[in-house]
Amino acid sequence: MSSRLKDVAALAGVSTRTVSNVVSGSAAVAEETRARVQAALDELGYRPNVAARNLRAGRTGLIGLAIPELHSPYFGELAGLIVRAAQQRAWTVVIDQTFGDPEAERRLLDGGDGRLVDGLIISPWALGPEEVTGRSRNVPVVLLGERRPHGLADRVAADNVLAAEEATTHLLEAGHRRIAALGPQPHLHNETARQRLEGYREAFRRAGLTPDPALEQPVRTLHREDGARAMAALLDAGARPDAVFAFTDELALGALHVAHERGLRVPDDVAFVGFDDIEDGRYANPPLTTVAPDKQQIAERALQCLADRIYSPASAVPPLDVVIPHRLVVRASSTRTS
Amino acid sequence: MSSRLKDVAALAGVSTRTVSNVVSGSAAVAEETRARVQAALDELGYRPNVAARNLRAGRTGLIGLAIPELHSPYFGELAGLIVRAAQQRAWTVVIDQTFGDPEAERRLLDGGDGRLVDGLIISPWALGPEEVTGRSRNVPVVLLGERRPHGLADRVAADNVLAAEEATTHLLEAGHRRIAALGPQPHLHNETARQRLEGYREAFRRAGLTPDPALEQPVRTLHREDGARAMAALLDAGARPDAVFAFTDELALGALHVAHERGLRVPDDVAFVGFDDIEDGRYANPPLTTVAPDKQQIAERALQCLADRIYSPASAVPPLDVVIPHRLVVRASSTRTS
DNA sequence: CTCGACTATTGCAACGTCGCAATCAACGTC
DNA sequence: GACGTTGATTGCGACGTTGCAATAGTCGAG
Repeated sequence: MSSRLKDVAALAGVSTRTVSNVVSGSAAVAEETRARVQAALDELGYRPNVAARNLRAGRTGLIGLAIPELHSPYFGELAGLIVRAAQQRAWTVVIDQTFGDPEAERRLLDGGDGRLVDGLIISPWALGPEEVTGRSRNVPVVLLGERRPHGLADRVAADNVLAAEEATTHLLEAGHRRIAALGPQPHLHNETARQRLEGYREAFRRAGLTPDPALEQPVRTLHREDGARAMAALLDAGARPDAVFAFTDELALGALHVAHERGLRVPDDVAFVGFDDIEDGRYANPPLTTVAPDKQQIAERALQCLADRIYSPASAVPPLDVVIPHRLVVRASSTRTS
Repeated sequence: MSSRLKDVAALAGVSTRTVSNVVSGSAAVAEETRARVQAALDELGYRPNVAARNLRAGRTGLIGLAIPELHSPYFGELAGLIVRAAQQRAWTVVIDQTFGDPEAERRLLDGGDGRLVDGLIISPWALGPEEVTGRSRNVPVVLLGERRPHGLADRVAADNVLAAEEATTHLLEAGHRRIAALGPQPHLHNETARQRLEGYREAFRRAGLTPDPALEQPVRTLHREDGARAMAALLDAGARPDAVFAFTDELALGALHVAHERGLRVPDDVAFVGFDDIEDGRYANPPLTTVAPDKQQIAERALQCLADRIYSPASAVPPLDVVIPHRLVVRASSTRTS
């Protein structure tokens, strides 16, 4: 079915070792021999057997990407960038979805399938920092979006507190005072949501104001559906927000949808700011103001960390804490038209 | 660093073969021995080496998923479903993005990395059917969205012609006559777009009408951006559509955006129908009418095909042509509010 | 008490590749 | 013409696992 070095060697009348040399180009091979071997390679359509190579080399050339879910736009976009960046480093990406299941996250951090991957990029949701970093691991790990600089693994994330503060300040400066914070997840160990809430409160504090706790609206998931639910709950409770800072664009879009349904004008009755800068937000009606973390850089820096850990000898280098730049992209959902 | 069967065997005082038996559960092992071995396994935190297993078994447990891009919602959602369905079959998915590059598609079909994957699911864009099927391959291949029942590989797709016809008929029945067809890609071998155009024309034919060729608006890519561009081009050219059938939801959302910008009321001035039923469409303002292929079934059937090819002995079974059901989901973008 | 049948365990070999060290041939130099 | 040097090629072994066949040990039936 498929040809091995042995078959090519037999056809070319040389040893397997010589064929291997031709394939890898590692040792000197006479021009005449090389040509003969190459012809045999082509004729048999030889492809090196990855499993055998991996066994020999102790590396697989695969890296794992563990994210909560692929279908949400933010993770979809991020995964796309990571796969592309990995390709440039001759790595192949295997994707795992954890769906925020703590068991799944644990399993992957513990080494999962046993040296299937040379490294792991994981965006933890359900596991608290202590548990994430407490696990001993066989492969280098890079954490996406985890909070505190801790002792055991590289971390790549935006400054969520600062970014959330900027987003909220933007709304405060536009004169909004009853700004809803849509997205806390007190039931999960979701550090990201916690930080964004912190930034929201910090913005009020700096402005010498105090946010109304009734305007903090928790959500179960980060999907549009829950954004819509949360917005409806806010309005039904008579909270009367004049602006909404949603912790993700998806939540914002769900909430925006409800605002439309209820006949509220955006941004005149309610202004909206989201977080993530997903493609949909750009084409929403009106386009969504959002905090844009540099996803391209997240992908590149995460892979850089992994490469350093995999290829450099001792792990003498202490874990890195890479802060990714972000910027506030102001669009029509938060700037009064009149 | 990492323990092997040999280490466990030494610790438990048995042969490597017995440890292997305990791990795989394939042969009978005395209870007392099993317990001792299990203790050793736990103590050393043994993980089987995948590369060695693969080499021995001739299988990798990996399947490849080759799609144009991960960041577009349709492929993101589909990839998520495929990854999840694969997980249930104990397969791991490696993802490749082709970005519609014919070279990349050729490389993958040719066997790519050499037996890295046990099977390949590919959604071809740039390659015409003849080239896709003409390539001899080492691994089973399932094509997503390719057109004609052909000789060489399984195929899983919706009936695009019929679906497009239904979508168009829906608009015709609502009284629209100047229905734009937004999405032909004459410059690519994109069979999908071709079929949807065919369905569009067929609907008119059945209604005894003739569509205005000026309302067929080609696009370069299938992203929102090009949907917006195409809509602007239509309006600027004075084509005056009273409805738009966009070949994908992304195109529809881009076009919808432009309609809003130009002050057109949706659906009263222009109605919209898309294709794919991506999550965004559900929360667009107004929500987008769309053709919903059963993505869950696409994922499952594709994996089923692959499983059959991989596990069944001879490939005596002729290539399957699996048609996936779809339904028209009518939302506010195509139903007059007054 | 012996023999056969069965269970538990083991050693050997091989999957395909590549690092290492050894071999072999060719050529120039003294 | 013998010798050292360089370059080309090769055989051996090991990476960690598991199928196969063989061995050692156990028990019940006749």
